[in-house]
Amino acid sequence: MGLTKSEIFTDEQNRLASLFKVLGHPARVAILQYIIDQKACICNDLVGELGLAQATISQHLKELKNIGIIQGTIEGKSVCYCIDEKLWKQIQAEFNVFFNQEVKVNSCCP
Amino acid sequence: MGLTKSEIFTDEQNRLASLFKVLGHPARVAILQYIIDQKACICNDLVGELGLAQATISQHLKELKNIGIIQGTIEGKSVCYCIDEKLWKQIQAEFNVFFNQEVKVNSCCP
DNA sequence: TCTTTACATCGCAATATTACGATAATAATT
DNA sequence: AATTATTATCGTAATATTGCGATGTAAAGA
Repeated sequence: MGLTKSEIFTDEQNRLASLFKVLGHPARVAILQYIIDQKACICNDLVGELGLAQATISQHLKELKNIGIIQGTIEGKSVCYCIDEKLWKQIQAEFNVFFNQEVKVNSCCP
Repeated sequence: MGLTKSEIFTDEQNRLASLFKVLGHPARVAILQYIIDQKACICNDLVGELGLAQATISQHLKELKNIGIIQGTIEGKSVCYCIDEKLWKQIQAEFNVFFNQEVKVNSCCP
């Protein structure tokens, strides 16, 4: 136990959940917000802005990079992170496919 | 450690992350999908449909109820669960406020 | 070359999550 | 009243996540 039983769900369900999951941490929401506000940033900016250690920020950045919502470009000794607009919109679209389903409610629910 | 440092983030960031987090599990995505398809369901339906134990389903239902996206109505010896349309739309709206921010990209990112 | 800066990764401790069996509570059925 | 059906909750084991110090790497600057 403690292990999510991914095998019993569809690829779509697992995919959607994994996207939601990455966004399900306030530090990662804050990082995205900061990158949007500043257009771009480096890891150290975030260490100063949020109150988390460099190793922690780096780990969160990695998870965001994994789903493609941000990208990092090496610039000398630092790495410039910014939003991947295409993925940003695609992920929003995936969420909206889910949320735009027509919800009909049974009589049992007032 | 292992403890999210909520104090250092804004209420909005914590709120948004907590919503994402609840949807960040395939069982909960599957449960919502099933309720939408069937209009309503009882806990036992889900136990049969997904391959998870009754206690596990009940726990997931509780988390979904906590954010208000579903509601449960007692009907004799069972509980009828269905989507709370209002909350469903409100949560989608909250996500879209986040995603509809204008994303501008710096020159460092190709 | 030596130092500094920026970052990623490793290893670990603390905490959280997931899943389930067992049990309790409540309502319907016999 | 006894049984059955449905659900919630408790306790617990297995695993995952979060956060950080320490360490390694690579580029820039002295």
